[in-house]
Amino acid sequence: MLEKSFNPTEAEARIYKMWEDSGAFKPRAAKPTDTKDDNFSIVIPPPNVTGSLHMGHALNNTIMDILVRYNRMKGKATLWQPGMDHAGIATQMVVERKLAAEQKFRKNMTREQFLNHVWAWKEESGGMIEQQLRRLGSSCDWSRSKFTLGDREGGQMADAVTKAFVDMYEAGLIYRDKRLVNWDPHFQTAISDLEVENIERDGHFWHFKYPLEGGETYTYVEKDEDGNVTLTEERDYISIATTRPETMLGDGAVAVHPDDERYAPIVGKMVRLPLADRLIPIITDEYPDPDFGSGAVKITGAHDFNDYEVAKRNDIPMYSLMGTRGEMIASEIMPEKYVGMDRFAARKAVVADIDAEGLLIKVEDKKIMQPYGDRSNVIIEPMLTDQWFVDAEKLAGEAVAKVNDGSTKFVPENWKKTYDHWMENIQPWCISRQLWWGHQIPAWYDHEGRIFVAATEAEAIAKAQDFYDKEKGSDLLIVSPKNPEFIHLVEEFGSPGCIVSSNSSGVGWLAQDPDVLDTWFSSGLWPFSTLGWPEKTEELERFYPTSTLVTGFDIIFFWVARMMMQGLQFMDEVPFEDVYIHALVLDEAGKKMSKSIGNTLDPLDLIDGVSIDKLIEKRTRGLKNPDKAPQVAKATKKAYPDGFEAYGADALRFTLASQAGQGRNVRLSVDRIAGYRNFGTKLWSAANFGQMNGCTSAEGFDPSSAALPVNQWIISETAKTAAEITRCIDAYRFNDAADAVYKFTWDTFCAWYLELSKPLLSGEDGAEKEETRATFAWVLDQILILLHPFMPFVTEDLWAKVTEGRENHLITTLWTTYGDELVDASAVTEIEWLQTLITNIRSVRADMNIPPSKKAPLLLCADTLDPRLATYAPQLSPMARVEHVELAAAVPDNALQTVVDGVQYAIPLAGLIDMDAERKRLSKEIEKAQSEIEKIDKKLGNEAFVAKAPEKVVNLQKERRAGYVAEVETLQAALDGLG
RNA sequence: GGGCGGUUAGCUCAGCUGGUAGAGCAUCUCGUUUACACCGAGAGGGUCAGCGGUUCGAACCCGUUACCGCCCACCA
Repeated sequence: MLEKSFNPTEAEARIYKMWEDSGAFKPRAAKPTDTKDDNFSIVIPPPNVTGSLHMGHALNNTIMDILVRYNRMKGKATLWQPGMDHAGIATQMVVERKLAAEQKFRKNMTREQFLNHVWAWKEESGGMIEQQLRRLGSSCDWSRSKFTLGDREGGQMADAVTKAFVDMYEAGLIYRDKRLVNWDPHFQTAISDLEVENIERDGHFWHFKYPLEGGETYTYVEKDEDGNVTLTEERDYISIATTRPETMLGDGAVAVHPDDERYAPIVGKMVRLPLADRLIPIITDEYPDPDFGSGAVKITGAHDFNDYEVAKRNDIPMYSLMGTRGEMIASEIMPEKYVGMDRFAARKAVVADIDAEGLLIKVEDKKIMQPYGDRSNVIIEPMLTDQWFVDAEKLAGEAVAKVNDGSTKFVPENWKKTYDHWMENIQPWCISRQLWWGHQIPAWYDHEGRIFVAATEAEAIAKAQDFYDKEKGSDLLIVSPKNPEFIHLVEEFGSPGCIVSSNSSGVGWLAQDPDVLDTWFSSGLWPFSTLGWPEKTEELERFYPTSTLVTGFDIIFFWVARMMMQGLQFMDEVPFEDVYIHALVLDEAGKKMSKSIGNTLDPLDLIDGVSIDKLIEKRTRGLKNPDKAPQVAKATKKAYPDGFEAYGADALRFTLASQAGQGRNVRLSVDRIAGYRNFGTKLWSAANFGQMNGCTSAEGFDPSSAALPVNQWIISETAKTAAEITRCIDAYRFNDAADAVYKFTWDTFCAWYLELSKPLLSGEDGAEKEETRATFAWVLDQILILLHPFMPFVTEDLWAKVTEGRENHLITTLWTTYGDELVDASAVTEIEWLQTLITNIRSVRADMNIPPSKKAPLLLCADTLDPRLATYAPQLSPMARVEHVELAAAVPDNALQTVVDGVQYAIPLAGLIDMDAERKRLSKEIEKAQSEIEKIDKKLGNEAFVAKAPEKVVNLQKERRAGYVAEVETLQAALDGLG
């Protein structure tokens, strides 16, 4: 006898520890016979080291674990490679915030001191998420866990990044350039295009006059579409419009379209830039749209991406106006009064000052798209700076080709389009970040600004030394300013970067680039760096390319695309065969979950349970707008009045799998989680029934040897279901697989087989009982196997409890491979007939409100007694409340009637039947059948249908018709019999 | 402005290559038959967003309209 039900809280920890201790998560040893197909590998999308488990992780990891457990059970050498991402900006932000609370600030620390703090933080509180992933049951090989940044001393993961950078630099795929980049004034670093979110906000459109120099005037003529003059005016200015007035201080020109007749008279003339009091030219360029605004555009090359291109094309000077925090900085073109102002304060001041000069024409309200930093949430500033770039265009070609030729397949495949489109329009990838937490760029600058890219400082020094010795014929000594041996020289010559003539003997400096690499640069190496690259390890040989990448569509560009490019670059092979793109998990109202909105669900709350008060407290804590707290509390209480029970990891996983259709998103249903928790209990209870009836082992049982149709039938159904589940998982149709195992377990096994087996199990001892016991145990084993990838805990627990003394754990038990050879068609037909009979009897009884306690005989209206009725009398009795079965020449009065396979049955229930109701019921049944017949007749009467539809379809319709006709006949006879 | 996806039962969603519209939850009726009330038996409930087309046959394919959602984009 088992405990009353599965106790997830107790069992999950115990079972997980057992798995981990047993080494089941590690790939099995290689066999000499192994081919590539015998290896299965997945790399985890590395969660941020600062992260904590959210629903997206839960879905992502559930799917991966299903695949991993399934393939492991298929006997493949299976590796699920875990690890974490150092998450440059996010982590630096977390640690700075923590330090600030202790009145410690990064700006007062050396780089090394700060990094010590971050590493200490990482050791102490980073990586909580790995523990949380264990709670889901994730069967990663934790002993191989990797960190994108490596360790404090560097190590292989860091070496991989360095090598990648150096190799790409030497191949001309990485370069340093002064370009306009997206600058985050909050974090004071460059960021990539992808880290910028464009959001529409209310803004303004200011129209200014830029006066023509030297008192020039011109006749400004405006025409409508038909060429009629609508306005003629003598002007001494050109009208420009801007959404960002402060940038006018850095204007280098005003551009108009070459075909714009309005401005033709003044092209080439100069305007005097207000406030700045500089002269700038009016130029022509294809960029301005004559139909938008005034048709004239101010060109600020250093602060706008379009203007930058125009300025480059036309050789217009670009003036940088701002410092790293977005503050106006002193320069030869910056009027004194604005120096030090924040960019938004400067905007106000500029508008006011222009207005004061009488040059403000008007201000319009306008919706404008504004770029925001996805982490900082401040407005991004285009800034002209020196940065490192990957020439992504050169890498994109092959990455696209490999998807086109099927080397890597997207599932669902429509994501290929998204991938292609981005790849085909790819921009240079800015990979340098002005942060401290990350891989410091392996590039060194000498005192004359030369760049030496090398894996180590020693190599860089050697390269530089070589350069001076050979190329310049100088005996200059190159040193690192960090080298204690040369500290006195540092002091003597000043700071690194000081100029020392290379013609004279002396000391030259080499200082490493202080910037770090974009975190995604290292994430892009993940599928091979985690396997030991650049070393040629056994794991790399066995598990690259990885089998499947499982991830959300939100990081196709960030991550999938980069892995494709870098994988092909360094391994000459795609990083993964399949890319399974799953949905986003949405909240109960269909919104994206977000802490700042307060609509998140914590997977651990669903596993462990949580009170409504605690849930509200958690949801309101992270709110961006704390005033919304009462609203969030109300909505939460409405959605989940009682909080959550402890549903356990299995229920959560099963729900996620069953909702992981290949659509766009998953709206998490807590009702379904409860439903699938119930499912676990149902299975548990069925196993308990087996225990009580001696169904304790299927050892030595050969399912093809079963002789009883009931057993042959359930074995057939098991084989069919196993094949179906296998097919579904292979096709990444997790929801269908989950459905199939659910239906089989609940409906087929528990609702039918278990009931049908009862008379056999409680009957006399003998061959039949033994066969049924073994069959029951065998089917239950198959269920545990098939369900294990979805519900690993309860199945593993039952595996041990159902049959004592098993040698294997379920996690490493071989997957079911039974198929059609176990399907016994005649047994299936027989039991399906029995099911229909039972269902029909139940249905008519329920319709007539016959109490279940009232048993009644079943009369067969035929000439001979169907022997099957005798065979299944023990089942018919409890399941259909049949007292006994007998032959009847005619239907007696006061009897219910039903038809199965065209055969009429009657259930005499004198005194219990409302004859009018029974008449109505029969009429309704007849009507139903007749309407079906009509539909079919319409089809069969259609010559085109008979001529063109496949024979199979036509025959099916004919068969159906015959069935209905027979039914109508018998029902009609029954109705007539009632008088 | 471009691209992608959605619209199916009261709710949340399935429906793989066109061939009798499905599930869970909710609702209603009945039920303490020794696995399970986190249960059992039964029932009701859908013009598959609208329109047009292809086809013997359309929820499914094509076109179009409407609404909803997401992604990308340089209109100052």
